[in-house]
Amino acid sequence: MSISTPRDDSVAPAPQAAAVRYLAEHGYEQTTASALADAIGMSRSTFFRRFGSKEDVVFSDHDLALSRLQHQLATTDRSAYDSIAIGTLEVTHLLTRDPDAARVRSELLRSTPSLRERELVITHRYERVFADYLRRTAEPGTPEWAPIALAAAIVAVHNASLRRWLRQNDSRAFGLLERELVELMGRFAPWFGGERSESRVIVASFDATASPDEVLRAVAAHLG
Amino acid sequence: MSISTPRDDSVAPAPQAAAVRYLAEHGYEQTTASALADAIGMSRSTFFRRFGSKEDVVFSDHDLALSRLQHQLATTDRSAYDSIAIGTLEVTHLLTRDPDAARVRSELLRSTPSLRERELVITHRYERVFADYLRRTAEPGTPEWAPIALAAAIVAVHNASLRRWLRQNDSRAFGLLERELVELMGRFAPWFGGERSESRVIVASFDATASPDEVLRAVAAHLG
DNA sequence: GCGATTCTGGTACTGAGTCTCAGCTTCTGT
DNA sequence: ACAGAAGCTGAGACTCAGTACCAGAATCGC
Repeated sequence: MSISTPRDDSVAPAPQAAAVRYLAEHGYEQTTASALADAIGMSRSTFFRRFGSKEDVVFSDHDLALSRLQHQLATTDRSAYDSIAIGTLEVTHLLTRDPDAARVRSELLRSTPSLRERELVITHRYERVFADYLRRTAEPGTPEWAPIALAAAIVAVHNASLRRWLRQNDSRAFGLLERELVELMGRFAPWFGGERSESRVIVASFDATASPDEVLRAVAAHLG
Repeated sequence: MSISTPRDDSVAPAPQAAAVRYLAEHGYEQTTASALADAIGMSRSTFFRRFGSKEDVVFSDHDLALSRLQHQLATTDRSAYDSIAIGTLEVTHLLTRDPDAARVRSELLRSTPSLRERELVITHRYERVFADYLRRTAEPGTPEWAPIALAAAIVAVHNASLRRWLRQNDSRAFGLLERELVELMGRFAPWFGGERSESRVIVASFDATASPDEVLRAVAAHLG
């Protein structure tokens, strides 16, 4: 420790990111809280005060993402379709803003079962936020289970997309995610807006001499 | 301790159930592992050997339910609709076999946030089992995200149903659950079997003098 | 410059979970 | 019936996460 800390030339790295990196390199279970605190330049006491626990330091990003999402859904006046898509993509963006850090964290999760379990708990908060939003904005007559089911499905698809992105760093993954979400929500139309082509109506007129076969063929052609 | 344990007149209660009961009465956080082990008549060492942890003792039922479900889905030759419905209902049945115990455990969960978080982890195993099954049995051409989304939705609906049953001990809840599941899966038809009435076809024949209004009314009547 | 507040580091403590050892029961072969 | 093997149990020591408390340093407001 230098006296009076003259000036850090290197910008102090976010201690959270440094912690994740250290854990990924040395192994989560193998690293004691003291060692981790030392590694990122603070005392054990301060570490727990700041991050709460060894697990939480890995997921502190989600706090921000979640509150952004919550705020965005509370104040938007767009359709449920757009709000969900935009909110989801913004969260994804935030979590992959630094691709390098995202990859390190993913590696850490991959090698640590207990952290993957913790991740489930975290992502479930998103599920609740979505379910609340969907319940609020659902059409009258929407059954009680629909927002719950759709919210769970949205989060699951989102997670699958994130994992896909981590496997193959393909920026098209986000466009794909958006299409998947739209198609998913379409399955639950018309409860949350969106047109569901539940009943297509074909009105065909034939003269009275048309044979049943002719009618059938004409209708079949329309159905593709 | 009596010498040579002459004979238990009362059938020894399942230590797991006794543990849950004790925890519910005395508070989860307030109960140390030693006290709990004492309460159910074993040493601290044996307690950890048998149950693994204080948390797991609460959820040990799920191990059985999960393996039953897995086996059932692996060997069934029914439609996905029926298999999912039957499997889900069997799990529900197993978990509510002893309504009294189910209620005690629910009360324990209600008053213990950390256990609710643990529950999320447990139920996620069901999600994986369902997703695997759905992926295996999906029609060719089903998008990758569909089994994931549907599995998440199924588990979410199932959980909501279980909570509903706990709130108001209404045995009709199970019939309701079954209808909800069928309707949910119908939303994902035709990927996992089941007919989706995506296009209803109405063929109406009118004589050539019919006015457009007459045609419209007749068709509208059919659409209800 | 100076109290008040906040932040930090150090130490002691509780309690979960692991490990090892010694004794006891149960099973097995003879 | 007996000896030995294998498994189960209880006891104690140990590691480590997380909490509580206290004393000193830094920072803020004036």
